[in-house]
Amino acid sequence: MDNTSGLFKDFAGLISSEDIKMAQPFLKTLHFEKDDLLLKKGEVCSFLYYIIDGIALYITLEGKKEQVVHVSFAGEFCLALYSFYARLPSEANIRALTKMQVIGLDYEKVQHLFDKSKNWERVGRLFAERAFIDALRTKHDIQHKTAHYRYQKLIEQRPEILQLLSLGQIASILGISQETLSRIRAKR
Amino acid sequence: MDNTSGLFKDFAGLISSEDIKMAQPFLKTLHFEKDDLLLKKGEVCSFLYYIIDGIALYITLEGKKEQVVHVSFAGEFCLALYSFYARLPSEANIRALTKMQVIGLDYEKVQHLFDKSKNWERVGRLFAERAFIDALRTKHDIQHKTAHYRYQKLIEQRPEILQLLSLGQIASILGISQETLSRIRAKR
DNA sequence: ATCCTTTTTTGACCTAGGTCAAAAAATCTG
DNA sequence: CAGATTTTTTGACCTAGGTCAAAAAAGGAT
Repeated sequence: MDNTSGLFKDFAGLISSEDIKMAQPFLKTLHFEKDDLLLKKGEVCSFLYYIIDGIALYITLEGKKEQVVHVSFAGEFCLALYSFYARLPSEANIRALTKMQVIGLDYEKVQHLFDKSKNWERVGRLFAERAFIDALRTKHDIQHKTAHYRYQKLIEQRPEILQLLSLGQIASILGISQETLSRIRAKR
Repeated sequence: MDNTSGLFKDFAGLISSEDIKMAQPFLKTLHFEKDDLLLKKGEVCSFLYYIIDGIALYITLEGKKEQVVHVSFAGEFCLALYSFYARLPSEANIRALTKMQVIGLDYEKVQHLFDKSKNWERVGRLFAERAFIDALRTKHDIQHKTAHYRYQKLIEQRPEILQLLSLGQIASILGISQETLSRIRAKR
């Protein structure tokens, strides 16, 4: 499972030039084309990407249907957190929605940075805390708010998503069917 | 919001006797009686409790109805994570379900430990990571599994809860109404 | 035991949102 | 532009689970 809403840009202040220097030799710049898979379902996620440019979708299969669980934008991290930490096969694909440029860092290197640098460890903590808070909020909304409300909230908070994803993809982010979203849209 | 499923006991190996020594002067042992409020809705959560003995409920009000969002047992942390980190008023009460004994540590001291000790920082990271993974899994089940399935899973994974909470409280953990839970129980 | 209070169950009914299939729009391709 | 393909909308119908209210059970007290 994934949810990489904690943004790296927010953590920039915590990282010294020394921390950057320490990480530098590990960083690899990578490119992906639209529809490339950054991670295949069943594989253990052994990298963490920081998105320089482009958009990634975290996609699961529920029955026959693809569900977009999360969208990651430039300035955000992109990884299958559960798989990454538990070292277990990912239940989702991560797929490029657009051409992408990312900085990749693999599992061992991340652990190395955590071991050697208190600041990186802290970034890791803050990232996880934010992701957690975000996941709880989403869970709460799904349980206690209507689909209509969630759609309005998405419009306000992540309007980019409306432009970029298909109806079905947006619906799955809201946790509803495509038809229901179409009906919500129909009425004003 | 809260979800303190990451257990401290799991982190014990990470903490040296020196870390313990560092924390010692900050720790306060506290006692609560059944139904005491450890945190009131509207207050900023400025402590973290580690539960030595007893059980705490994290409770929100949806309309008129109390919803149990999370249950914390002995060996687990207990705090309103969102309020604690964001320094914003909690949307929930935390209430003692039983007589409790806890070790309390307040916000500034926690930050102090994070600042001074890499190991404590790491415990904080792992705690948040686990809580996040857990929250995502719960969210997934609410979205894609039936109430019946979630009930079976609760029986398997947290049977204590069945013994300790009322029907309505269990129902709210499962994200369903009390009547629905009663009906699920009725059939086998 | 008996009365009182709380909790759980049952019944009748309702609704948000799902499913399936077809129509309509939009997009692509030569 | 015509035709083919994909995406979105609409319609008809269904279902899991909600709500409200009353009945039944289970727990206290005295």
